[in-house]
Amino acid sequence: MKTARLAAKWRKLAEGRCAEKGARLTPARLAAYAEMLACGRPLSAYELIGLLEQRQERKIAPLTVYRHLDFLMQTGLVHRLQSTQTYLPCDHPDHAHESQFLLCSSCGHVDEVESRGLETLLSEIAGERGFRPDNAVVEVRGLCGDCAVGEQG
Amino acid sequence: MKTARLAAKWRKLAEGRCAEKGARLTPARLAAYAEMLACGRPLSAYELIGLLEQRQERKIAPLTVYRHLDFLMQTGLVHRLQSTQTYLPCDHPDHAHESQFLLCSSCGHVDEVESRGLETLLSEIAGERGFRPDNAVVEVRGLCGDCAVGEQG
DNA sequence: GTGAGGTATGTTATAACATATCAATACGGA
DNA sequence: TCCGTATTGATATGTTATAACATACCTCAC
Repeated sequence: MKTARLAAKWRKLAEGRCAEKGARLTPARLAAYAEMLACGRPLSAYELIGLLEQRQERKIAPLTVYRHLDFLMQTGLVHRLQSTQTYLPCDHPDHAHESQFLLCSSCGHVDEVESRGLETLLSEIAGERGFRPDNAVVEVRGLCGDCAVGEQG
Repeated sequence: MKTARLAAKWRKLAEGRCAEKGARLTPARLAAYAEMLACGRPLSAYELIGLLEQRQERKIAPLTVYRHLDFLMQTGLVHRLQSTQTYLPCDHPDHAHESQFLLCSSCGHVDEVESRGLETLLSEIAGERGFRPDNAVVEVRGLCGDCAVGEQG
């Protein structure tokens, strides 16, 4: 299978994460992951299908890619952005974690953040209302540093 | 037009919000809003279409309802839950605000929260990274107080 | 090495969510 | 009343995600 180049470091990390869980990082899964890393921005599932079809010169069914994405999310290698229905590789695949995201409206860049303080505050807010939190979606839209420069305000 | 009953209080609030912005709360928009309030849980756009069609005994095109939803969101009467692609009436339509949401995985209940502290912390986190936030999606999934009772843990 | 059982993939179809385009109609101010 | 704009309607299509079922492949016990 023709696959995007994937730096050895990332491959090792990915294999490590899968091994931990007894999950198999098959060529097809690896190909999807490599394509996402190579792309460098969040991709919709169908954009990913397009890229993979181009790379491999064959048709790929949506369900196939959705299964790969599910797998990669379960192993913690990929995140889903709920507010844009797109997927992007985790920035810190060396450990399990909850993430928060800063999405630039202008250039599309996404910054992945891990703030324990925020998670704590969310737990407190939930706790006050008798709510037992499981996981939190936190996605902030705005302008990244580069794009904010030169803007008014 | 046959419309779900809408308590006078809510209607007044809705009319007030629209008047502020010079926006017209037409019968069709009011009908959509009333249906959402009557329902008492988040609705998908197509569920809302179904309810309105049943109530009014005629076909309604998706686009029509999406336009109503857009209008109601712009006037601050309705929120969209990004993680479930559903819509629900604002709990505090008397003033403009950002909201955070606690979504119960078990019963589907949604609690709308306004935490200035959380917004401040998010701003700080963004600011540290040179990011200028515009708006934030915060949706916490877990168990509400009622559903947590009797669960293990 | 071979067969059973589980995991992964392929194929086709369809469900669910959302928008484009253009025509018709309603509303409010001059 | 007439005009311009906002709103609604009708039809088609685009985008995102899953269902249902068949096949391939891998592993391990025998």
